[in-house]
Order: sequence, then C-alpha cells, then structure tokens
Amino acid sequence: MYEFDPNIPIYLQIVNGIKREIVSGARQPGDRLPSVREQAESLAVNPNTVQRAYQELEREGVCDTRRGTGSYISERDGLITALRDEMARALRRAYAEGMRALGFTDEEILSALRAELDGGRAT
Amino acid sequence: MYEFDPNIPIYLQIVNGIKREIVSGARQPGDRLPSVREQAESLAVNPNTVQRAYQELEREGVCDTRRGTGSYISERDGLITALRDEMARALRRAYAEGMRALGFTDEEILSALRAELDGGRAT
Amino acid sequence: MYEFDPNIPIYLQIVNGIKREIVSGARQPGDRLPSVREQAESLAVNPNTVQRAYQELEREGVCDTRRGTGSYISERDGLITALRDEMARALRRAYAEGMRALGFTDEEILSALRAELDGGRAT
Amino acid sequence: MYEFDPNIPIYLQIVNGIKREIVSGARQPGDRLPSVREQAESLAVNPNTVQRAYQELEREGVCDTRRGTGSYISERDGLITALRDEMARALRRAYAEGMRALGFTDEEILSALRAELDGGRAT
DNA sequence: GTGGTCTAGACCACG
DNA sequence: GTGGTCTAGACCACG
Repeated sequence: MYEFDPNIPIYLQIVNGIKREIVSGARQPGDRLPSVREQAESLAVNPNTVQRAYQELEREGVCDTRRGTGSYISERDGLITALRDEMARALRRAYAEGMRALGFTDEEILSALRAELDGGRAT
Repeated sequence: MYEFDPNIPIYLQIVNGIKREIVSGARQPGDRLPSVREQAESLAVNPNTVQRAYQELEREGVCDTRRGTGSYISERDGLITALRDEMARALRRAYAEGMRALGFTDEEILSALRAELDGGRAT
Repeated sequence: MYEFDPNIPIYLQIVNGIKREIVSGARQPGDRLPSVREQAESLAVNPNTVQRAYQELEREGVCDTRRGTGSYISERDGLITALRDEMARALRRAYAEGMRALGFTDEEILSALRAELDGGRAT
Repeated sequence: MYEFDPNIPIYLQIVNGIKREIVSGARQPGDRLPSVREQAESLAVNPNTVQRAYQELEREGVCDTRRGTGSYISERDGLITALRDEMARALRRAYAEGMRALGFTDEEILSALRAELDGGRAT
C-alpha cells in the first residue's frame, strides 16, 4: 500500500506518482487512468482528493478528462520527454544544492552518491 | 529573502534551514538563535511559526530553550555529525530512489549529477 | 461543428439551438426533427442527451413526439412569435441589466452595441 | 438575498458577481474580500463553494490570497479596465450574436434595446 | 480567526 | 458507471 508523507498534500503526491508512472513507462500516452472512484479505493483516500489530483494533471496538460468517460494520458508530442527532464532536473538540483548548502564539496557529493548506488544494501 | 514552498509547512522549512546552518558551520553549538521575534521579522513570518520551529528543534535535541534567555544550539557530542549524516542521507536517497523510479540507470543517475555539478552556471 | 459551453447543461444548449432555428426559419412548424440518433451523431453527443433535449422541448410545447414516428415542431398558433419574443427579451435584458450592473450608462450601453454591430468584422 | 441560476455552477456565479462589484466600484483594488466563512454565510452556500470561487479569482489574477489573512482584490495596473472591457464585450456579443441568430436585423437589435432601456416599466 | 486540505457522501449531467 | 458540483464538517498551519 501507498504511504503518504503527511507534510505534503496528498493530491500532489498522487500527481507526482502518476507522472512517475508515465515517465517509467508503467502508463502510456492514451491510457485511461483508473476512474476517480477506483483510484480512491486503491489508494485508500477520498474520491475528492483523487479528483483534485486529476484536475491538476489536466491543468498541466498531462491528462485529458472527458466527462462520463474518464481521464486519459495526453498524447501530445514530447510529453514523456518533458516530464522526464523536468522531474529529473528537480531531483538532481535538490540533491546538488542541498548538499552544497550543507558544505559538501562536489567530489563528496559525487562519491556519496556512488556509495548509495552501489550499496543499496548499506541502507 | 527566503522563499517558502507553499506546499510544505513553513515551520518545517525553518527547522531544516537552521539544521543546514548548523551543519555548514554558519551556526555553532552554544550559539544563541535569534529571538522568536527577530527571526520572525527577518523571515517575514508570524512569531508563532518561528516558535513552533524552535519547539521542534528542541524536541529533536538540536536546541535548548531557556526561559527568558533564548534558544541555544545544543552542545551535545556528535550533534553536527549526526545532523550532517542524516540530512545528507535523506538528500542522497531522495535523488537515487527518485531517479530509479523514473527508470534511469545508475550510470545515468551519476552522469546527470556530474553535468549538474559542472554546469552550476548553466541553470 | 457545435461547440458546447462546459458550464451549461448540454441538453439545454441543444434546446436553445433548436428554438433559434425555429425562430430564424431554419426549421418550420410541422417539420420533423432529426431522429435522436442522427442528431446525436451530428452533434457528437450521447443519444440520451438529445433525448432529454427533445423531452424538454415537448414539455414546453415546442415539439410533439409521436412514438415510432419522431418529433415534430408544433403547429400551434403563435409558436414562432412567442419563442421569438421570449428569446429576444431574455437576450436584451441580459445585456441591459448586465451592463447596468457594471455601472454603464444607458447611452454607453447603446453606443457600445452600435460599435459592435457596425464592426462585426473587427472581432 | 442572492438567487443562483441552478444551471450554472454557483462558484462561477460568485466569481462573476465579485467581478461585477469590482467593475462597478462597489469593491476596490486592495480591498479585502469577506472571509470564506462570512461570504458563505451571507450567500447561504457552503464555505467550500466560496473557496472555489476565490481560487478561481486568484487563478485569473483578480485576487491575491494570503493564508491566515484573507483574499484581497489585486492592485495590478489596468485590472478594472481589463475586467470591464472583457465583461462588457461578452455581454454585447451575446446580445448581438444571439439576436442575429434569431434573424433580427441590426436595426431591430438596436431599437429593441432602446425600448428596453427606456421602458424599465414595460417589463 | 483565516485559509488549505481532506473526508464522507449526495445529486446531477452525461456516456 | 463516470466525472462535476455541492454540502457538511473535521483538522491543521498560520496570523
């Protein structure tokens, strides 16, 4: 089951989860998203919260909602690339800037990451 | 001036900012934090919000609050190291896991970071 | 193709469209309306929506529906005049009252309309 | 008391009502709107409906919402003029185009309006 | 006290 | 069955 961070609006966590699924290929352009009610049940949240997430996805041009039919992942050109770049860039900058703000050198920032990637074992 | 992310409680953003300052050496064990009012003014937030941040720092053992005197950064052993490790680890994992969830390979995760660190100039 | 305002029930927009066609003479008393299915196809809406529009037209005495035969524009006396007056009056009042509520003077309300009518070319 | 048209979302009717009040001068740039709760009570609608209206006003740049403080009418340049033009134009076009679609001539469209403006008495 | 988010659930237009 | 709107009301961060 999904775990939500209590300090971030759930609807935004749903938005980001769906974007991630699109980028990773788990969902594809043209695919229909689960109905508001299904999604709400599977995430154990209120339908209104899912609806708000879907509205946000529509506002950002990631999905199209057709009344009575459901929400569909947009088939516009470059959607996946745009999402991937935007999300990767945000992650990368959060890491780089966060580490620099802590006083780490670029070399330390890289080597810490290398260790993390190698040793998924070493939590 | 500070910019706060509207989607994360401000008091938590203040907590993290102070932790960062401790790790980077901008604030040192034994230092007195700005008074609630000063801090509130310089961050342009409500004093209650700062107070809540200071309470959280105290709860986590990062600061000690002495009535009528102010809040002081704890002088307990290993504070800085613990904070640094905890924060670096969180940043690192957010990046590594976030990128993997997007479907990037470890090699891509590393090389994207390298490019980011090199080209800090290029936004 | 028709564009529907998403903030007004589609069946009402269909009702008004047919009334307009009757007033303008595009449809005449005694004429058979397109079948529910034809109309639905040509408007790209669901047959149930068209049916609801036809029911509303019947309820208002604008059409008669005969099972297995179709819907026909009523031949009762004064239909066209009544529709025309009712619709023109609603349009006129919406304009006059709307403009007055915005603080325009009667003279401004008239002159703005004159400019609109003259410059239909200039959007 | 306000009457809402059941065929148009209430939150949009609230949005338009506030825009009208701004254009007519009943509300001025910098003014604080009633709180969500006050407004909800005075309009006899649910606070969520008012909140949605305020969010829409914010999205359109008509208001600024400051958490814990309230919503304020934007002081950006040209707001009133822009709103007035936009609303007047929409009203004008609805009338002109609606009448033309009914088959009225421009002269009839004008004279009907003149009669309406003169004779508030003749409903 | 104020707005932001969320839950719970109703009713409706539409497919 | 599906999304859109709305009500009723809770809880929280913030002022």
